[in-house]
Amino acid sequence: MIVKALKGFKDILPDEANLWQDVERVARQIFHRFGYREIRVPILEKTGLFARSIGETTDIVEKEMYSFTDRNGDSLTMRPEGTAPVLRAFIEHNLQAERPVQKLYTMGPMFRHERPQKGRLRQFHQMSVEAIGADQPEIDAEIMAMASMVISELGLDVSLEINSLGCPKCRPAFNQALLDFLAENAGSLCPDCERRRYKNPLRVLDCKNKTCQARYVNAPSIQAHLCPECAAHFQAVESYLKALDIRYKVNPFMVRGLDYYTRTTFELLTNALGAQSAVGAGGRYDGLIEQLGGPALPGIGFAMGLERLTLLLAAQQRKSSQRIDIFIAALGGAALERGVLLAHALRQRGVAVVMDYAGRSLKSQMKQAARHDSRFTLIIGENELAGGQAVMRDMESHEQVDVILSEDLATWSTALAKKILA
RNA sequence: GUGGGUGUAGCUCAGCAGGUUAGAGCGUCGGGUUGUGGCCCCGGAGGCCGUGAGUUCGAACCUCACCACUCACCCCA
Repeated sequence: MIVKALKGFKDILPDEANLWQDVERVARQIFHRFGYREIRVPILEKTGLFARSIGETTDIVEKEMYSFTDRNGDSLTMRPEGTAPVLRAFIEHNLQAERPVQKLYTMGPMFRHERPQKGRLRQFHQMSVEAIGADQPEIDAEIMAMASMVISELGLDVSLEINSLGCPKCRPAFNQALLDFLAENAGSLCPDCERRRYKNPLRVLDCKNKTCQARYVNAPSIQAHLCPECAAHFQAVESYLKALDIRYKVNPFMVRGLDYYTRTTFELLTNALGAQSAVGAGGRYDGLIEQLGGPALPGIGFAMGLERLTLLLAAQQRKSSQRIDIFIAALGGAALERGVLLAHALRQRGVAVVMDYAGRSLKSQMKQAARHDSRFTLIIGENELAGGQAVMRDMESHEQVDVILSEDLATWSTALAKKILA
């Protein structure tokens, strides 16, 4: 083996890919129910897009981006998250002119140069959802309802935590209060918090260190500093969540890693993923579109991690396989040739057909049929073929019936396809 | 970027205090059934024992370095 996959980059093998398809299918259906439409955007963007949206001093921008200089000198970056490219596309194509509220989703790979661990990779995949143009609390509740619907229809159980980060009107006062509090407690904080104090004060509230946690019990609460508008908004979101019977917990210590969030933020959490707890997260970003040079429109969105979702499904032994309809087991040259024609005609009519061309024993072919989880096996033997017949075996009931191999291939295959696909 | 753990067959792992031809289960291929899968029985293929150096009469096993994977910190989906 000369070349192996890069660190943090993983192959998704067929068995696992089936599980991914299940997740994607369920998600797409639900997004559709809420009126979200797919948008597909590039993986590569100008570096400035992410620097401006995510925040210059975030870990992502400072040290985790896959950035490089293009041949013409532009600094390009493989997207570390999905919101910025979607908003860029929204602005670039004036999508606000098309309808008052744009509900979009996209899915695909994201890239962050981190040290890999359970549920964390350098190339990972997200389903990312954005609702642009609405600032009503109803849309906040709706988007959380949608996220939890995906989770519950996947048969998973995670908890929803919410918070409000305020707006440019009320956050500065809270920030100041927090800074003052941290200054008073300087010296008794853990080294990490000491560092966060300057870089991202909000983050200290999320510290896992026990002594810090004990100390922060008395820290100023963002909830207490919300301006009347933000407080009202948050209250409305809460009451809708209750009305929709969506269980949640307010976590005043919850902060998000990206700078652009305002007001409502939320996380879908589990404790079944090792150190990783979030399977999905998001929030409101009311100033972001304008900040990126677009119209002054509010927005809210969230992302779910495909690896984390499939990890949770796999943890509960969830399996998914792709079964075929018919395996054609041919015995002998003439049967093989006939089988090729039958298989093609059936496939043209929507039937999933597999056969083996190597002239293996019937036993071996039966095993292959079982491995493909085939519903039927059509056994074409030399004796039957001479009499214009074959044997159709139902792999579950073990019932076998003779079938006539009509010379009229089209009529024959149409009839059989109709029966199989019924 | 910082720590811990682990590297033996395609997969999961044994390998007793260093001793000759390195094992099991699963999978795979073939046979038992001139033409019938998931159970059973028999057999075959498949290993630079992560890489390199060292200690030793002798190393999968001990030492060191490197590499890879993995878990955790940090951060996040």
